[in-house]
Amino acid sequence: MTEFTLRLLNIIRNIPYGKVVTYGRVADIAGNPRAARQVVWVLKIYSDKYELPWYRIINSKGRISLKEGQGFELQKALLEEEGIIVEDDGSINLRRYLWSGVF
DNA sequence: AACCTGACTTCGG
DNA sequence: TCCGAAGCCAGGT
Repeated sequence: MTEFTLRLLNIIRNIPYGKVVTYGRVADIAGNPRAARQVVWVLKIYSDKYELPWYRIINSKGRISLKEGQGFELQKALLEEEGIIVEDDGSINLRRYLWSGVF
């Protein structure tokens, strides 16, 4: 895999418990703010293999992107287990839970 | 090399 | 606030 993809993996692995971050932000930290779709690809391919905290990543609107019946419920539950308040429509208060990317 | 895919993002209307 | 279009990435075929 590419250097960039490797950076994405490391960043994803470091998202703190109880925090969320957007796809675009992850890509941004890795060096390319326009590679949000690559983040999605990485999650699809490596979530299981590397036990990535995939559920801590949401879209730029501050909402869960997965659709009902296709992971939405699971992601919502996992986030709530970490103390994050998730509205019924999947929206999350970014001002409160967004991870800046700074360790 | 062309074309497709995916849990995206931004911009306009 | 809700679409639709266009732009973008790397990998797989």
